[in-house]
Amino acid sequence: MIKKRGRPQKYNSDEALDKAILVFWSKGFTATSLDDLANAMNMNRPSIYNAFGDKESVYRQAFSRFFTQLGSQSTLILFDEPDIKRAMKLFYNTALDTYFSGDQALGCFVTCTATVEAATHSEIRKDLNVAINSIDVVIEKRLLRAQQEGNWPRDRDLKTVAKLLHATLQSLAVRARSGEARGSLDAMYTGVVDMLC
Amino acid sequence: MIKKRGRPQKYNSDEALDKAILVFWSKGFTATSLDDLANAMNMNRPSIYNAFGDKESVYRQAFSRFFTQLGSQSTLILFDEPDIKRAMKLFYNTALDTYFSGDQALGCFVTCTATVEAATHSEIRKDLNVAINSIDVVIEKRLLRAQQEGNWPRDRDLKTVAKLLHATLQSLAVRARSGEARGSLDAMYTGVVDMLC
DNA sequence: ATCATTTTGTACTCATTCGCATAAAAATAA
DNA sequence: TTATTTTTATGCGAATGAGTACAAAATGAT
Repeated sequence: MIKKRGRPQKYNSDEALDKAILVFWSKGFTATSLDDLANAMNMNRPSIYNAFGDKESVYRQAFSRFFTQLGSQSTLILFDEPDIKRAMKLFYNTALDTYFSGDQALGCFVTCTATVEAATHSEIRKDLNVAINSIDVVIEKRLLRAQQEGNWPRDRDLKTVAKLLHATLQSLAVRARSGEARGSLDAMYTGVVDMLC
Repeated sequence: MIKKRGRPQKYNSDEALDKAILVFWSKGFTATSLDDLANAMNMNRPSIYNAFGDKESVYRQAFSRFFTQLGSQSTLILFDEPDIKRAMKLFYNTALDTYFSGDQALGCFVTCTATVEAATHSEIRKDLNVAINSIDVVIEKRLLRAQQEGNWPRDRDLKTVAKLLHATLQSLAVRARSGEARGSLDAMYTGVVDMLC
């Protein structure tokens, strides 16, 4: 890789985006100003525009990065563990680790910050819709595998269970941000998995 | 009732609050300006302050009014219908009627607009937490009644099912706002109720 | 050493924001 | 009619918002 010609970049793109995630995650899209972002990302506003485009574009890239990171991590866990009950519990536990990762529980970036904007920002609405569908699909695939491996009660409709398991994840996201204690949420997903899987 | 002395109020408090609900519901708390509210409520800013306090106070009153209206309506429906399966389906259908009531589906005011703000506005976080708990309780009570009336499979943990049914409601709220079609959501709650109740 | 290139950083514009101060308007009471 | 009360309506002020223009800085190429 050849070195670029001009003045070197002060920032690292991925690190800067990670910082942007933190700000948007806490304040939401609208309440986050470009000054907030510039401070957190250690960039000035023109550099942000140059690197990531306007505010909505920064947000959507933050969204995408968050979703890819948590999503790939969760999918791995889901498919690594052969027992379906244990896999689902690990899946929720990993998500909750993220939802409770900071000083304050912020829940899920996607569910808790994109949903408001969905009504007025059509691109964000599409991103949200795609994200939701992809989680439906991942869970369904995992249940299908369990079924094929004989690790599944055959009288239970797979698609409906997948929706329920996804709904549980969404509920955990909202409840975490609403101030509900981690222990309460651990109890919730444990009960759900024991009943449904 | 004695007539008040000074210049008569131009607005009706409840009607004005209903208009405020519509604006907050669509744009969310932060993106809604006092000018937006003033236009929608047909009041000027000083009158809004006089009647409802600052922006956060207007929002919380709108939140409370929305929740009371949809909540009391839903509770009635839930307890009027004796069959638990039919009651739950009517419950979801009523909620979806509200979620899809405007030109564009906005989902649930509470779930879709309060959740973001919960991280930075502690009063809104408390309001959200109280609302969530109260829905847990209502559903649980309805299931308890079904159980007492012998309309419930005794081997199914009541509290967990209540959480699942609530999670389904929250999921419908988010999915509606994300652009998912009404028919898809009708199918979702139908499958859920048939499986769980 | 000078030029070309790229990024940084300051400063600017224009619009919008919230909250309030103050005057005008519309009603009742005397 | 005049005074009192209550609300409406206009407009101000200080702050903050997004986005951009332009100069300074820092590098590689010649």
